[in-house]
Amino acid sequence: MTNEGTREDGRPLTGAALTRAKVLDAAARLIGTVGLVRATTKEIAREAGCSEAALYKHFRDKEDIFVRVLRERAPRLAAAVAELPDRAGQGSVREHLEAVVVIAVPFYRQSFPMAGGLLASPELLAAHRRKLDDAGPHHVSSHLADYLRAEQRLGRIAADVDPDAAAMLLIGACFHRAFLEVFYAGEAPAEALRPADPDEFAAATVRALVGGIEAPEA
Amino acid sequence: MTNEGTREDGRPLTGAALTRAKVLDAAARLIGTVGLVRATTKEIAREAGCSEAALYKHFRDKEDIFVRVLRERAPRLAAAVAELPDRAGQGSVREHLEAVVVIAVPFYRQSFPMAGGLLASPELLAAHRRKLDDAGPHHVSSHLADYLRAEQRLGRIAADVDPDAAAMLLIGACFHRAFLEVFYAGEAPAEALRPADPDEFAAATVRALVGGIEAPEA
DNA sequence: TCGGGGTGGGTGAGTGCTCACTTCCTTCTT
DNA sequence: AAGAAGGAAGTGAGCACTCACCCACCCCGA
Repeated sequence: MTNEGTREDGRPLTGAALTRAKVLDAAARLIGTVGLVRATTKEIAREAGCSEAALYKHFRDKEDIFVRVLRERAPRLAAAVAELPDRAGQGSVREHLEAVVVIAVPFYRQSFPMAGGLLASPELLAAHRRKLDDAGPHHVSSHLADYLRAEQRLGRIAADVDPDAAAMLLIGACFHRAFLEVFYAGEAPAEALRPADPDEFAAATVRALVGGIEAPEA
Repeated sequence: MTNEGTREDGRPLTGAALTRAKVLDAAARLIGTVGLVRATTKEIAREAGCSEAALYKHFRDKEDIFVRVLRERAPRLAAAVAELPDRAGQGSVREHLEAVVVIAVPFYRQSFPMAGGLLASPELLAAHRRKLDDAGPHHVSSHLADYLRAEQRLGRIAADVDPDAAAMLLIGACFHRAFLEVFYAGEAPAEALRPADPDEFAAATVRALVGGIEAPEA
């Protein structure tokens, strides 16, 4: 996740780019540990090893820092799901859905502390929403629904299912699972996160979605 | 939701009990409109028609106010779901599940702004978690899983489904739906909340869960 | 080869503001 | 009369953000 000090190609960052990266890493780290409300400009500067004033050489304001963290440090869930429709017909449906779960849960887990801050403040929320353009949170389930529709055309899933509803079930489960993981932050009662293993959770969730719960006709 | 000015039995509140109720109603209203971060002591007092100082005659601190709001003003989702296992075998499974969706979505919608504030601050979260005892958020899906297990014993749902996973799918969908409603706060693109009608959403979601998505064997 | 001005990245020390909460006094109610 | 309920006017702390200034480095004419 952190790429402090090195570029994608491995060359070390220098000067401005380096401190910019340090600030983003520091902010991301603080949000994950002490939370958004304690991620103050003073703390970010301390963690990044620079002065508060330096933050403002690289970012317009504090909100700008958080927006960049979200955009440049978050796993690209929406992009990953958007690619799925092209893969319809290849591999197995279960496989693809499990892959979605495995990516989605950590993504939401990381996003919750920041999104939480937005939910507590409608004006911040509205400002952020405008900048999101076509990356809004509903695109995850709607891209997944597109994928399900594609598989449906290929006859690999039942013709009478509602792709939107099915997508909502799966994404919702990931979303809620991530919430529980954040909420119980390592102090979860054993029964709260079942199964505990991420891969098993993915498998069990997809199995339940695929199979449905209806009793077989007698 | 608001019970400003009257008791459950209809007798008017007076004196201390009245202002106490006014404060709770004011806080709940503000959280829903301007959000948690703008729900300051000053604003709560203004909205309640009293002074800031008066707040502290009735509540230990600001957090105490929010805890009371959560406890005394929120729909009792956990309680409603906990009663479900006793109804196993009566009515139809679909009916019960749709009822859960219809209660759960508004409950989560109302809780998000407050929960959001908690997610942004691990220490507040930990404090709140301790006070929750046996009302933690995972109890909703685990009670629902208990209900599904009961129906399973009665043969009204398939024997091979994982009740925990199925419960997580349904509750997760409600949770995510509520999040989207809060996130888009009336400015949702049409495709974000589909179907728009709550009852149709409940029906579609339950149908998808019950039926599964597997293609019938050729 | 040198000097010097421009520039980008950096800082220490504030600024004004808002917040939760308190003090102290007055006014009701019984 | 006395205690509970309420209010005006603070208080100190913490916040995002700014200001005036510094210094290392680079380019460039002489």
